[in-house]
Amino acid sequence: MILKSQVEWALHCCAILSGLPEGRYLSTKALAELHGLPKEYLSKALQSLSQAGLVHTTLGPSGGYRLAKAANELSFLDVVEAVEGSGRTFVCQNIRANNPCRPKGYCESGPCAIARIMWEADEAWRAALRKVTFADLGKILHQEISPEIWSGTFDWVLKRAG
Amino acid sequence: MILKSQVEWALHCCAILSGLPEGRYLSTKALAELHGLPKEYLSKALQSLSQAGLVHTTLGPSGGYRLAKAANELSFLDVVEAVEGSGRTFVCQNIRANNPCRPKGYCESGPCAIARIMWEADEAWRAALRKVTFADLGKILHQEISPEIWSGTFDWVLKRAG
DNA sequence: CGAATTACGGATACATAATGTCCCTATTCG
DNA sequence: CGAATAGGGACATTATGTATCCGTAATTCG
Repeated sequence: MILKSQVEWALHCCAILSGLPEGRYLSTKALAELHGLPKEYLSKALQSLSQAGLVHTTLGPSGGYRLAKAANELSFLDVVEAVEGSGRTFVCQNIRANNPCRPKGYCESGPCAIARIMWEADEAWRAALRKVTFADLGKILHQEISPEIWSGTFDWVLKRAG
Repeated sequence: MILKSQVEWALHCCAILSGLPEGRYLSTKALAELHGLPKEYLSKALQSLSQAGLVHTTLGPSGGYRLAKAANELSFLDVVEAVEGSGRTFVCQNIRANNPCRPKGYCESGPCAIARIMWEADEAWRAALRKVTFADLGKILHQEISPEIWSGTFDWVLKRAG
């Protein structure tokens, strides 16, 4: 059970977008170049973000993406679910119903206990991702990235931001 | 990102095995029949449990599986990891290293902040599964399964347990 | 002892999903 | 108008999950 690499890409892209000045946009091409990713395929991940309403887009030259809301209101969970979907990691196929000891037509009282426990773990995972925003990430990155790379990347991005 | 159905199977099988009297064994055939699963394929899941040391096996007629430790010492996480592996759900491909603004040969100070956050969520998921044992599950099931099905299944299993 | 039954592991086939590429369209900027 | 962009559909490739089959060694029972 491994998350798609598009999730990683989307997170890194949002990290960059969260540092973009108000009203500026950054293109797929620039984001792909910055991360060494295939432009066409990265585009699919960005489209997922767009469809989820997490980013705003413009067309034409100088077009691209920006966050649709403030960085402190965009959580990791938002991005992960936009790309990966919001389904559960555990799907209950209700195999208890195959128990030959059951009376025919027996009706379940509710979801399987095993599934409920697995879903609680899923929810713990979601809760952990929900509480971290891209404002939080920005602070962490600002602390641990060397100042030259930080400002160098910032300039690189600004030069390409429409 | 969805867990293998083998995880569900293994959990249900351990639930049954945890109700087995001391020293008795239950075969793949019986477990498959009880859950309506393909015997040959379920066998792979049970082998994973065996390799992880979670169950004990015997060969020959009247052979099969039993738990290798007490139900209150076997956690959901044990079973999930035995089948699904203990790797993280988020794999960091370190795409930050592709940043063209970096000096050549630049050496990372540590794992990517994004990866660390994702791994913390993974750990929250694991922690939730680690704290639930099959003794806990047994109590829950005993409360919510109708007495006829409970004892009917118990008899069915005992009749086939070697 | 011999036959039946079992766990175990390897080989193989198939379906589904992830990954990646290509091309066309509508829109927007200069 | 021409260039650059997001968006989306079609397709190829690869990896993974699902499932089946068969051979081997060990064990039980008659």
